[in-house]
Amino acid sequence: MTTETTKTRSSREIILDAAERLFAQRGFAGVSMRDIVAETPLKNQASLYHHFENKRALYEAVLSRGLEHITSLVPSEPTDSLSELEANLDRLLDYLSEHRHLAQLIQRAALDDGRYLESAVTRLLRPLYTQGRGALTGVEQLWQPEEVPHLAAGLYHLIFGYFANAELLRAVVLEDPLSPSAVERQRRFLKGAVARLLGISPPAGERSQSPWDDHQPPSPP
Amino acid sequence: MTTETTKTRSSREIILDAAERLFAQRGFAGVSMRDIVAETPLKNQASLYHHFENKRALYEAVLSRGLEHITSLVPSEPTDSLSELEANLDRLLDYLSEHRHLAQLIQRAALDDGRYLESAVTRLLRPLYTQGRGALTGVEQLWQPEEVPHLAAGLYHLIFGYFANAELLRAVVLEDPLSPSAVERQRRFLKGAVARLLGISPPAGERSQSPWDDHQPPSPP
Amino acid sequence: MTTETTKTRSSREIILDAAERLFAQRGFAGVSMRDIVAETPLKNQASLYHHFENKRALYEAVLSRGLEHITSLVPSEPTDSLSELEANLDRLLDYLSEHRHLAQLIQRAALDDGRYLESAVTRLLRPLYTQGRGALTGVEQLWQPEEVPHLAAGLYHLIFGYFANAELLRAVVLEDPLSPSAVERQRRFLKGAVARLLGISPPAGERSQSPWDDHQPPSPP
Amino acid sequence: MTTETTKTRSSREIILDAAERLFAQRGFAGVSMRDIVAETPLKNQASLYHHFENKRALYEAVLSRGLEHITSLVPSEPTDSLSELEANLDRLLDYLSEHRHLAQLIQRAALDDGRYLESAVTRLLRPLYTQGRGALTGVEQLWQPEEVPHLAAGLYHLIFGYFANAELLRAVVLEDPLSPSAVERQRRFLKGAVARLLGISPPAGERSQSPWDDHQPPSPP
DNA sequence: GATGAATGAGGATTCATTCAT
DNA sequence: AATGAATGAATCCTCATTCAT
Repeated sequence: MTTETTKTRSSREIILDAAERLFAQRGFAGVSMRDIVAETPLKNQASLYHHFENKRALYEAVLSRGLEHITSLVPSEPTDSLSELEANLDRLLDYLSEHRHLAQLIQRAALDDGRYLESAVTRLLRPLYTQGRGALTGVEQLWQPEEVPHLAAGLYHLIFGYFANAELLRAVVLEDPLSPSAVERQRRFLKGAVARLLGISPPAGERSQSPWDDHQPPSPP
Repeated sequence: MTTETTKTRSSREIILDAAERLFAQRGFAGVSMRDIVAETPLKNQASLYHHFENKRALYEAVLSRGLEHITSLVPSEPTDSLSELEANLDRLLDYLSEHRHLAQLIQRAALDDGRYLESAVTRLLRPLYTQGRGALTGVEQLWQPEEVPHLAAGLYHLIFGYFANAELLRAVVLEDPLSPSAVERQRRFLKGAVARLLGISPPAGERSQSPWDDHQPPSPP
Repeated sequence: MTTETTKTRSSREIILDAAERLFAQRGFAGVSMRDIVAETPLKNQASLYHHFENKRALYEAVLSRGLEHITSLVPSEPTDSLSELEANLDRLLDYLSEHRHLAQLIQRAALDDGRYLESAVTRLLRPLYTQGRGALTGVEQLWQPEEVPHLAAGLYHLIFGYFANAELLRAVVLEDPLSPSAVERQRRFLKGAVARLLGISPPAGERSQSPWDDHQPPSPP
Repeated sequence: MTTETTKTRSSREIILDAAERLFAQRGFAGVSMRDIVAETPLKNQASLYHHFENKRALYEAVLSRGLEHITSLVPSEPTDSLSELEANLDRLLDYLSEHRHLAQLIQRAALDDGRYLESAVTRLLRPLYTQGRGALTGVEQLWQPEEVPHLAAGLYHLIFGYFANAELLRAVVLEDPLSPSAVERQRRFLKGAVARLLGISPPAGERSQSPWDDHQPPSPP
């Protein structure tokens, strides 16, 4: 009789955890059911099929669990105050740096869309997009109305791209982009960039001592 | 000895073409040698091994052929004039919208790095990054020095993300992001965004009649 | 403690019913325990093992239940009067057309004999054969003694083949061989054929208005 | 450069031979691809897939090869002379006793029809039925027209049932039904039975010295 | 009795690769 | 340069069965 909040995760959750990590690292086609079981106390691939009908169902379960939280972090109302915008960004970055492979997982799913996923990613990402669009209502004086979707996509790529491509950045820039200090730098950069793109850029000279510098990143798990 | 401009493509090139398309759409692990042969006049998988030692060698050949041109399009010198910057962007966008799966291919390679690729992407993308960094020499009055790599990465994501995630955008926004008009809008958005991020933003009111509106997109093949 | 006549069938009987149908349709190897559970109110394959030790035991239970009644319908004494012969045939045909998959089940068991079944079918069918032989005592003036076993086998194939191959006949002749009228025709044909083979053939001209035409087929359940 | 008529059978034929034997003995569901390879000089199941697209395609190839010859042995014209009828029966029995598992194979296919086979058996057996019907044109003075299909089916069961159920008969009657002498007895019985059913029965007293007794069975392979 | 979970063995099929022609 | 055939290893998934609850 262990409660769900204890350390005892159900088999289903253990599988989802392992699968999330692997799918994020290698993609749907790059992960075998055997690989997943191997990262699990289970002894046999057959056991997986007790919890998920097939590989794809498992993948989609991983995906929706991962996107669920993300969706709740994206504001659906327009953000006009600088501080509110920054708070939103902070929450998103905290989450993404805590769940390292999530951005990769989403990026892979996006690339695979129409192949394995058809509906899944679309169904899950569309609300996220809708919310994001809602948050951009006030920008029409800066961008033409028909450019706003491009702006939304651009913000998405700015924010998620950093985490999705962390591996690549590490290899190219030769520094760990997920180290606390690197994430903190990215946070500062992102706030500046978003503010500029939304037309609420702070005075340049104050950037380094601005209040968001003292944001406390969550302790890594 | 057929030149590149001849209509007669060599077997090697035909294979590379098919493989590029497939790898971009499904990723390394998602494509089988059989799939590739099937998109080719060749009748047998064995024939592939006449031209490429193995699957991975074929993949890397696809990758380096694709990245070759891209690298030559990225400026290695700092760009301070607005018009020069725009010319650079124009060339890049032209190329990416003409070679639709290239951005996907690169994004997939980036995600797979350290798995199948180890050296390949890194080796190929590092010069691209170095060049990009070089072009950003003048921005230190706008961004802290240690933020410049983040800016470089951000620009990369802004530019490539749109094409890499075209499938996703189509599914979410319900319009073809690769249609000539959409690409033109993205071009305008991108110029504005880049200018803003690099601190050479044009007066907002003039954007719609600014000179880059009359840019002629290349005729599709 | 439910009697056989109660509407409430025990779990064991429900399982046997489902298994009989499935084994008849697909054969022993073509049916999985999962398939059987799926045709049952039970929710889990484990439940099957409460009633039957294993798949084979279940199969044999199905088989002996099915053959039990058949055995009781085959006369063990020689039949010389035409009317008695016809009554025997009528009873057998009634039963076989009421229990549609029984003949298939037996035919499959016969083919599988020596494979999964070794003893089962043999043990169950041998008495049936012995009884049948007994009923053929008088035919030695028509057939050589050593031909009588062939005659017994032939009668068996004539009678059971029609029902065992009903699916095939439907596909080939394009009419339902189990429809009441088709069964009635088969009944007439069979009586004629058996009578001819046993040397008690009725005068040809009278066949259509002979007494067995008014036989009432049992109402379907 | 071996000709097709030499002992060197092609891989495809070797596979077909092994598969025919196994499918006849155990049925489609009871045979695994591994079983088939094991009866073959091939070392790997993968090799099977070079010659047949999948298990079912292999099964259907076995089936059509087997039914091809049979079809050519069934007369399509009405047979009125006794000797012609007997010649037909002789040819059919010779073939069936030479190709022992063929009747089993067909019987199994008939039972499975509508399951794995849908079209296959039907497509292959329908012409056989049509031919058989054609051979029965003259019997309308003995049987009602609507009984003729039943007669056709009955003859089929009489002839094929003996070989299809040889295993069962052996177990029940305790003698090998495929021994030359047993086949000879069955031949005699069958001629008598068919003649009786078609109304061309020979005088009873002469049966044992009638000309068909000196038929020479083919030497077993 | 019933059931959810687990599991070793085996199911069909595909993989990348090799080799003789 | 091309291809048909072959193959060991791996793919996803299903099998019959067991056990704790």
